[in-house]
Order: sequence, then structure tokens, then C-alpha cells
Amino acid sequence: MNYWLMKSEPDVFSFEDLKKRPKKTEPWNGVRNYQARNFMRDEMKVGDIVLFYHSSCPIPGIAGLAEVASKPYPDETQFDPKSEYYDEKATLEKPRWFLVDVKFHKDISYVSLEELKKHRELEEMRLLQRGNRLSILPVSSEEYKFIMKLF
DNA sequence: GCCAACGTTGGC
DNA sequence: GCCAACGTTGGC
Repeated sequence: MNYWLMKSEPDVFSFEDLKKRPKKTEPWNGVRNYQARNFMRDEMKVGDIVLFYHSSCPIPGIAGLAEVASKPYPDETQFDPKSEYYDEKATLEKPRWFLVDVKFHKDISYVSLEELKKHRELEEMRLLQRGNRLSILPVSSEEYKFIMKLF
């Protein structure tokens, strides 16, 4: 079992939005960064735990827990000329972008970025390293366990 | 709105 | 393959 942190701008798609989905499940589309794609395509397994992170908002932080709910498959938005995520270099035969479905797992009390930064135990967290803009990051089991004790 | 960090693009 | 220019992310 692996642990991940996945960023989303709550104005675009929030943890609450995930809970409102009919099956509480959403394809994690729109990722257009190769490292983030590789995590989904090559390393995620159904059942992995996801820290659902809200970015670019008044109080950035972990809003809730989700889980990986599908194997990787091509992101449909890459084929849709009307989508803002359209990629003209992607073809059905050779998709460039892959995603997994993410499903609601558990409510937690919000853990802000500010709170995460207070703990020496988390100073190695990739989220907290300077300049880290990756939208999907691995979280170690030690970091995960520590964060679970914060609320 | 600013700015640091970093990924991508494209000319050579 | 190098690298400058440009675009994006995301906290503040």
C-alpha cells in the first residue's frame, strides 16, 4: 500500500465536490506533467490512500482522505478539442496522458499547510520542499501515520 | 499581484 | 544536446 498527496484547486474541484459525486468517484483528469502522470500510470494501485490537498486557496491544506479507485487508463480530455486539456499530439492509438479514478475515503478535520510546517517529523515531506510544484506527490508511511495523529 | 522555482519549447 | 525564453504553479 502506498500513500499519495494529490493537489486540487478547490475552486475547480474540491473534496466536497468529490463527496457529491454519485459514486463519490472522479477521474483525476487534466494532469499534464510527466512525473505526475508516471505516478498514476506506473505506481498507483487500487486502494492506495490519497491525501486530498487544496491548493491556491485562502488556507491551503489537506481537506480529506481519498483512495485510488481504478487502474490507470487514458485521460479522455486529451482527445477532446473543446477541452482545455486537449493535447493535439495525443492519439487514441498512442495516448499521452493517463489517470486513475479517485474515490472518497474518509472525512478528517482540515490540516492546513501551516500546521504541517510546524512539525520537525514532516520536514522531509516532499510537499514542504522548496519549489515543489508537482501536483501528485508520494507520501511515506511514516509521514502518513504522523499526519493521521494530528487530528 | 508578486515572485521563486521549475517544466517545456524551440532555435541553433 | 544546449540553453534562453517563456509559461505555469502556488504560497504569500
